[in-house]
Amino acid sequence: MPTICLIFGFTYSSWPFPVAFGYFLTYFLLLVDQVARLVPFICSYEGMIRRLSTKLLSICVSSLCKARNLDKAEAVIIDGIRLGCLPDVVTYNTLIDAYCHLVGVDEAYKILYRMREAGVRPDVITYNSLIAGATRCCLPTRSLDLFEEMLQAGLVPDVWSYNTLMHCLFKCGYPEDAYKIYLDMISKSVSPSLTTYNTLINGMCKTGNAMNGLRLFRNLERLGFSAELVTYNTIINGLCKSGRIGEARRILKELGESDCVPNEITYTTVMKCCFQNGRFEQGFEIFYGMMNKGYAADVFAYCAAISALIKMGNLEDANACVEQMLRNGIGLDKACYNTIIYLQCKEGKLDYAFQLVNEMEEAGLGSDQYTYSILIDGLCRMGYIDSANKQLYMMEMRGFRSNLVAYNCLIDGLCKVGEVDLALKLFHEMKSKDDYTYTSIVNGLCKKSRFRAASKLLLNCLKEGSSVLTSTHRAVIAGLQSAGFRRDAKRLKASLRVACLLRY
DNA sequence: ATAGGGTTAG
Repeated sequence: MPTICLIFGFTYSSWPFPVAFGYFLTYFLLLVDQVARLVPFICSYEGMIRRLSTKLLSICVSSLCKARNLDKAEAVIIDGIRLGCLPDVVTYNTLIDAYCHLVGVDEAYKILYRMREAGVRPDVITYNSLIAGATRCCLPTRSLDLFEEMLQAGLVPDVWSYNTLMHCLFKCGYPEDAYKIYLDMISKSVSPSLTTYNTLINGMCKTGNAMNGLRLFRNLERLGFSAELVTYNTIINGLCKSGRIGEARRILKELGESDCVPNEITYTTVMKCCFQNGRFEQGFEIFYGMMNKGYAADVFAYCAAISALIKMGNLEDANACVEQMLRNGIGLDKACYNTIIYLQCKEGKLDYAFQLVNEMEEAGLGSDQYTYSILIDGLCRMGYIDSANKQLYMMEMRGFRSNLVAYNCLIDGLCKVGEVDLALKLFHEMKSKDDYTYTSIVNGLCKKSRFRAASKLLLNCLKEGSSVLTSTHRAVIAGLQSAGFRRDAKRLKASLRVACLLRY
């Protein structure tokens, strides 16, 4: 705090004392939760320059936003206007950004109207925050509209605007459009930054073009940049996720030889890569090695370790790991809650799982599609199909529409309790299907000795470019043979062989 | 104000 006061005093060196004093007072009042008193105080201070009161108003709004008290932040702005302490674009940008982070882009956009009413014109930062908000919710059309609106308002997008828009398009699965934004940026003579290239590398890797990501990484020097830690972490993760472990290992070695020092993100990335490839022991070596080197395991690292232990079936150690994490004072976030809920479901402690869901929502972390899928799977495993159905309905009500995983869990659950017809009904309602869907339904039909129906679905599956486990292939063929449909069995066998040839 | 790591199913 004294440092902040000093910096503040230095910045406004003509008014060091009143500014530092006012700043200190702001914080004092915030600390004793007397925020409402603040605005009249500022405004009654007759001699105080207008800029100072605006600055203090912004600080006040920023503190309230950090405390997630957005209603009060808005009320303070309104009070300020009434009392002659006027907000500026920074005040509104702070509020808009907080709305984007905590509520959503729609609510944030409404602030824009109130901002204009107050006579404050939005700037590039205002729109950049809104585009980032749309990106967080994966709303590509919204981002593009906001970008367009910014141009219409006569504002000139900067490198941040382009980077954010590109990120949005990649994240929502439109790499081609993201490339176009990059080209647009170049044609408008906006100089790309390293973040631009980090975003491009990440986007390429995540949209199935890891090799181009690697090529871009290799071209950085020629573009006038040198890779920094974020770049290394990005490309290592991208290569791991797309199965190019050898390349990833090479870059990791280069990182070791560079001036960059790996951080917890690097460790977590490599650890996760090991888990993904079934090398659990090696993954845990990295996990403990990281802690021995003095890095604190954070919520990401614990989350990866716990879910790996669950996958290994080692629920005892998973629980111990959860306890260790809580003992270390790690704050739980959404993904971490989901992991612990998953653990409870695996242990069959559904009551406790639902208790955790409540706890999570009370903490202001809404459940997401992962939460619902985990619960649906847990309920199905315990045979509570009706409750699982109810959760699926609730999930749809909450707007998580096409969640393949949740549907697949329910289909599998229905098949396991012998309700194949209900499973088929759900199956036909589904817009998209994948390998898991077909495997469950085909297995379910086999279990009911409906081999010809199973065979038909299996052929449909191949037609749509999906495939099922080889054990399922065998089950259908063996079933057809034992039921006397030898010709069907033969034909299916041939079709499967051709499908294999076409695929590889 | 933008970029990097963690969570679900056969």
